[in-house]
Amino acid sequence: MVNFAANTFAMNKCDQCIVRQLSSLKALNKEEVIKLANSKTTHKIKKGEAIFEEGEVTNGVFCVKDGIGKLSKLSSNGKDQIIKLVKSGELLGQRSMISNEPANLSAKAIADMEVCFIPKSEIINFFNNNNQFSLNLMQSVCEDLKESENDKIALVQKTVKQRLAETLLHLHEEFGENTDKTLKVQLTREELAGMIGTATESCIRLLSDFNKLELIELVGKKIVLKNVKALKKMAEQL
Amino acid sequence: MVNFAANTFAMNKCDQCIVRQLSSLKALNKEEVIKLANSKTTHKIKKGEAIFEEGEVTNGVFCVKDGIGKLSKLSSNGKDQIIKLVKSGELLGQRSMISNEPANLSAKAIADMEVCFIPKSEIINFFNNNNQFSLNLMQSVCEDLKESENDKIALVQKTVKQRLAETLLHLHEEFGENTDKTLKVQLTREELAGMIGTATESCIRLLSDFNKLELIELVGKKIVLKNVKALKKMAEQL
DNA sequence: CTATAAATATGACATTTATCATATGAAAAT
DNA sequence: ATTTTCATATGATAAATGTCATATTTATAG
Repeated sequence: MVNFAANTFAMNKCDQCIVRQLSSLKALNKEEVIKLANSKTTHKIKKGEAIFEEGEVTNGVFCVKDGIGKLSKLSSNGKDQIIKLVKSGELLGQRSMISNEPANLSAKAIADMEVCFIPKSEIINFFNNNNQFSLNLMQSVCEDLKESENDKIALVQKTVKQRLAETLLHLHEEFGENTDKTLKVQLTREELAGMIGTATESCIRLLSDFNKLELIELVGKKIVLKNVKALKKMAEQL
Repeated sequence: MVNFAANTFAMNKCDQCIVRQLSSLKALNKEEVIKLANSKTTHKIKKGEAIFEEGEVTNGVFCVKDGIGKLSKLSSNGKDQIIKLVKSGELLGQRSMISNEPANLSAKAIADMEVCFIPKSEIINFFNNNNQFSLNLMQSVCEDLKESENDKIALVQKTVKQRLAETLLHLHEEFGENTDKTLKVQLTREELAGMIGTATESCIRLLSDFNKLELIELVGKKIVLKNVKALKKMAEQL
């Protein structure tokens, strides 16, 4: 009885979690969710702190319950190249877990985060016994791959200006805006530069230009998109 | 008896195939290899011809038995950005098959190719019934993802000169050289430019520079790496 | 074999972007 | 409150790269 109650409680906890609703984990059945709830651990990560660093062996995946994180890699010249931003509902560290390799990227919090850690053994177990789960997981990696390939093309074929416009639109679409219309993800100019792959000064300069052209408005360090249509046009053509 | 003989023959054909030895297909058991051999179709693709074009629904995967292919995407400005080269032993079209999406990239032969087509139904069947196969497939997509992410970083953080040096080394390492020491993959300058993401003229100019510096030698349209050490140095630092 | 087209090569120049210097404003530390 | 530090901002300049023009060579078609 005590066990039953505990399990029910645990199950509900994971069952209602946003990650369970949005990620590959949606394929898990009740029994599996209970196992999950019993094996997971929850962690709070403060803004700026790392969930894991590149080169670390993670031995499991992280579910993002709340907050925003960045996946990035440090280059030889000391710059931090952001590969991807993650928000609540997403899984982290799947790739290196499956490849049996240390993390290729670092994961750090951009806004305070709450994440759950699921040990590798659980995931492998689900993977082997639940075809829908393995298919979902596979599809999510495939989605990442497609996005990465498209990013690669954009990096090569678009100018810094176009990439900045594109990235601002993307941030707006994916993370939304605050009540004062400013973008919800608050990146420093340096981080934004790291995302589009340019020098911090170039990024700042272009933001100034966009501001003068009234495409965006700079409210202190925050950014408001004022003319989405024109930004889209800028992101597309020259 | 007739059936048995036919199956044995078919199994052997796929069983000894290089793709079977190198790709996710190595996890298949005898019975599965027989099924595979009976459902696959073999195709010859001439240099320059397409295996599939971006936007097409492929409904299966292609095994590269022989030859070299390129995965590329046409950009709005008409340039063909090469994402990846494939050689014998590799699978093609896994991503779009699993994502249930039309191909994101085009696959074309750079050297005459021989490929086998395996229908989606077979692959899904293997995926659902053979855990090792699904894990292998997953790992191969993960490997592609890691490579793509690293490429992304290189594109942003390295100069065109560095990327050219890196790409030449990579082509040498992955595809080897002919008896006259020239690189085995023979790309046009335009294709090479497409790989490193630069203008054709810039690529030609840098090849000339490398030639003058005796890092490489240009034998007509072919390329010989003369100073691998110096090329490596160039690819790394500035 | 010649004519035509395509790929390679190179110069001249324009544009984009990075780098360095320096200023200003905002946040953090003492 | 003041100093120190850090992010943002902007100008001046250099370096990298793209674009256009135009040979030259090589491949292809007739």
